[in-house]
Amino acid sequence: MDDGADAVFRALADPTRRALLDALLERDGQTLFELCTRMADTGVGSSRQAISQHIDVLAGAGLVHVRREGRYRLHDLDTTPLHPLRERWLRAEKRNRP
Amino acid sequence: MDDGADAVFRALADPTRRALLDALLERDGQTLFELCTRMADTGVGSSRQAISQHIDVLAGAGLVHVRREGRYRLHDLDTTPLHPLRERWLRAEKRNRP
DNA sequence: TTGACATGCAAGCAGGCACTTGCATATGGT
DNA sequence: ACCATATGCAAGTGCCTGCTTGCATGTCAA
Repeated sequence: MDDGADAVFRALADPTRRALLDALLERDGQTLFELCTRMADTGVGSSRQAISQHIDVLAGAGLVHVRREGRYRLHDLDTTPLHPLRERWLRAEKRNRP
Repeated sequence: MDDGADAVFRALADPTRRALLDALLERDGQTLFELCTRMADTGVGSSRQAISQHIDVLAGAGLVHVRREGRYRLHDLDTTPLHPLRERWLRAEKRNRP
């Protein structure tokens, strides 16, 4: 009943991780340092390792995909794990309507 | 930027709390014992106090409203805190379209 | 090659969170 | 009044999680 959804919900539970999703929503292919500086700018400051670990959690939930390019690690947002959750907890009256 | 949304996301992070929302989605006005037995039936077994504390978290996030009736405590589901979150993290290309 | 840049890995620490334990309160039926 | 039911409250415990620390690896430019 709670397959990968648990990882997604736990990933969304942290404000730093949500800020990372916000940052990646604006532009894909950002590098780790890029995300670190952006976090520091928006007030959600954390160390590089902390952010790296947060990204690991997001990647484990399938929300972020990581690809390597040279010495850089680029990150892409993937919101497909969120789609099945958008329609959860909608009242039955409102659900089955054309 | 992260007002009450933080409480909502943290509330959704726990599988027992999500199961409680599922239970309340089927029928409003369930009592605490009713929810406890239902949790035990669906395999998400926890003690009464544990479930009570989970409901406190859900109520703190505004997802559940509590009303008293006699010696019973009745619970109602409120999904309105979820509505602003449903449209979050949608790509900009898909967002502003009539 | 050398050095600077960008990232990886792993152990340790502290706070939070889920859960329990034990007892107190209140409502309703008889 | 009595008792069972239904819930409230608070302190204690163990684990999980976010963060740090320190060092290792890999990549590019000169």
